[in-house]
Amino acid sequence: MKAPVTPRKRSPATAAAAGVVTLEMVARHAGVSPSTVSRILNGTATVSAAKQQAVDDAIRLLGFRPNPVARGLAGGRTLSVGVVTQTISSPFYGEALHGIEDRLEAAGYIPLFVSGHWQEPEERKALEALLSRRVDGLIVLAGRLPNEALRSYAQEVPMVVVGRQLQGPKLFSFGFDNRAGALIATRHLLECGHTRIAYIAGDPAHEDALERQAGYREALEQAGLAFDPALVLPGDYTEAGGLMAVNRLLDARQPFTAIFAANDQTAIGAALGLYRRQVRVPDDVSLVGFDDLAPAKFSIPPLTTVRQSVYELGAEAATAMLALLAGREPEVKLPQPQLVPRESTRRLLR
Amino acid sequence: MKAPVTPRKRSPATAAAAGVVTLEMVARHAGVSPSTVSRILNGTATVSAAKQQAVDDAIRLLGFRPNPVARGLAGGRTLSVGVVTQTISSPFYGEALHGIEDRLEAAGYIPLFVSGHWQEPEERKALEALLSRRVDGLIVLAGRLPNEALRSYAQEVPMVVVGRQLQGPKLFSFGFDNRAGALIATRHLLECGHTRIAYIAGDPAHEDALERQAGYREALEQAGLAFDPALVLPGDYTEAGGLMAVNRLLDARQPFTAIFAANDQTAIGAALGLYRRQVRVPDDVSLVGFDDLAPAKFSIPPLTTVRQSVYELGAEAATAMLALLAGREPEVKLPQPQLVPRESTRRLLR
DNA sequence: CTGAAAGCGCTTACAG
DNA sequence: CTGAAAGCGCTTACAG
Repeated sequence: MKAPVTPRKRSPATAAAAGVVTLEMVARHAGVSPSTVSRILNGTATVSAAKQQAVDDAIRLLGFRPNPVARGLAGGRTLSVGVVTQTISSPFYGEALHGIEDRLEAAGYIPLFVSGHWQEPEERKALEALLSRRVDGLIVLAGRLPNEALRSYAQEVPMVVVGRQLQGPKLFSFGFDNRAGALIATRHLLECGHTRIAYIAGDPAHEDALERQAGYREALEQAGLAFDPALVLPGDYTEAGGLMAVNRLLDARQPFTAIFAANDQTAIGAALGLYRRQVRVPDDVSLVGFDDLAPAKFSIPPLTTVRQSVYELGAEAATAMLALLAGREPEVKLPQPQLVPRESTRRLLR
Repeated sequence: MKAPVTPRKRSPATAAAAGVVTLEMVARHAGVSPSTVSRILNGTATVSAAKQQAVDDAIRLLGFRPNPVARGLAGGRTLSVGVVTQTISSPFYGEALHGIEDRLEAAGYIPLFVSGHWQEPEERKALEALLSRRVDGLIVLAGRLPNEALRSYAQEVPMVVVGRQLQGPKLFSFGFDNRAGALIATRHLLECGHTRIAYIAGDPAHEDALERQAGYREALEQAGLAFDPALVLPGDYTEAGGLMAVNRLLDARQPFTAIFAANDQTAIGAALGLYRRQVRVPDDVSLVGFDDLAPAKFSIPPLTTVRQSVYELGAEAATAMLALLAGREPEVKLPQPQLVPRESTRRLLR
């Protein structure tokens, strides 16, 4: 025979102790069962107007905020989505995260940002950490993890991948039309009369870097110009890379009148390199970037570039995630890349 | 008499169903009770070597990862700390967040970033959202919330505030020595022989903006120079603000040979303004910024500025939070601001 | 040193 | 339409 056990309240961490209002208190106050309150909260059932009212009042009166942690445990949802980014502090990712945050928050979800720093092991750790937090979904921005790895994670949780090509049941991917953007940039230079157009590449580990290069080449060939490997310099999407590439180009004594850089950061580094060697932009050489991030507008001279709304990219990724979560098919409509003519390019006079 | 109830397993969201390993499975596998596993996990009790071993093995074998959501509910901790930032996408905050993330992650905590966008209501919403997520602590980066509001939130949860002066039981605050930094910057200009030094201010809503201005003024006065309000232009910490300030300054026909801008972004905007008006940096005017964020190094010309390790700032904020969480007194040692001489300043020749 | 049991604040099949 | 009850995966007073 069991002795009757006196129930005990734990002192620490108890919601009531911390002055927090629980769903149970709301129920008592409204004279209904907790189940009913829960249903009203989740819109899970239609409830008589009277109870609806009573519960609404109680919620307002007590200032009840449902505890997402408990919801997560009980319902298997956490209303959080994990975001694997590469560096929070780069302007590119910063804007994307901003878009993700805005859109997710509007839907009551909270993003958990974790950086992978372009290291496969770190990305893996990040994903694991996020999964152990029981995120409802995962947004992956580029990165170095093999597609296979992503695909297998996608079996555990809905996933949207930005900047790669992946298909699957609860797996959605999309990205900018990098080829189109590069076409536009290169054509702009061609239309200005340039024919010796150098290209400073992005990090070849990124798909988008390859696509941009393909667009550059395509534009050249469409214009009947031979693709000249001597005019293609390696880069890594950083300013330092752009600077170094320009030095190399100048040292090689290859004639050129324009440079298309794989991203704005590269272009800005290139501009500094040119400045140091006394070559003037745009008088001596025209320069085009890619992305149109904040710094482009205030570089000297202001940089002609291709606008990609990175903010929109993030926002659309979040929207796609929300669709997946709701069991719908995501639809993404990203604005087409656009040329933003500023002062770093000009018509070739010679 | 109650009828015996057959227990039922819910199909969805059940850990076991999702192939997830639970603590209970570990316990069974190791032949001990769940309590013991929990204690081992938390280092809460000393356990016999044999059981310790058995549990360790089981954890490894099954690949057990404790569920933070359940831990949060049961133990009142979530191993997460909320971070209220202003804009994730600014270079300043981006670096700070990076520092926070690195340090927190190393301690097993995850940061939840929410932006306030410099709007008091949004900041309040952000804080509420974070609290309802039961974060273990709160890091607040600047913002517009009144000190009183912060202080009252600090009663619910440990808090560290960056860039303000606040004291309290579980409340710690610290920030850069902005006055010292501004002193250094201004002195550098003075040492170069400049006496007509303009100052483009930061957003006056920020304490640090005021401190920087005070440092500027102090340096002037220490040098026996009169503070001239005509040389102080309003700004807002953005490039656009810097550009506008320079235009105003030039239009006012106030003679000046140097500019100290309240932050790098302002300086970069100012540089563009000068470039547009054909005034050369540093030949005609010397220019100094503040912060030494990434763009400063590649601006044209590379910007002389004051180095503040924003990354360190974030990392130290996280460390302080960790101390608070462990019941220790935080100690913060931020590196002193340092002048980073580059190419935007030079000795006055005239 | 260790286990059984209650509890964290919700959600949701069951059973009216 | 609505309630009682079980369960989510842990932690932690209690009681040896």
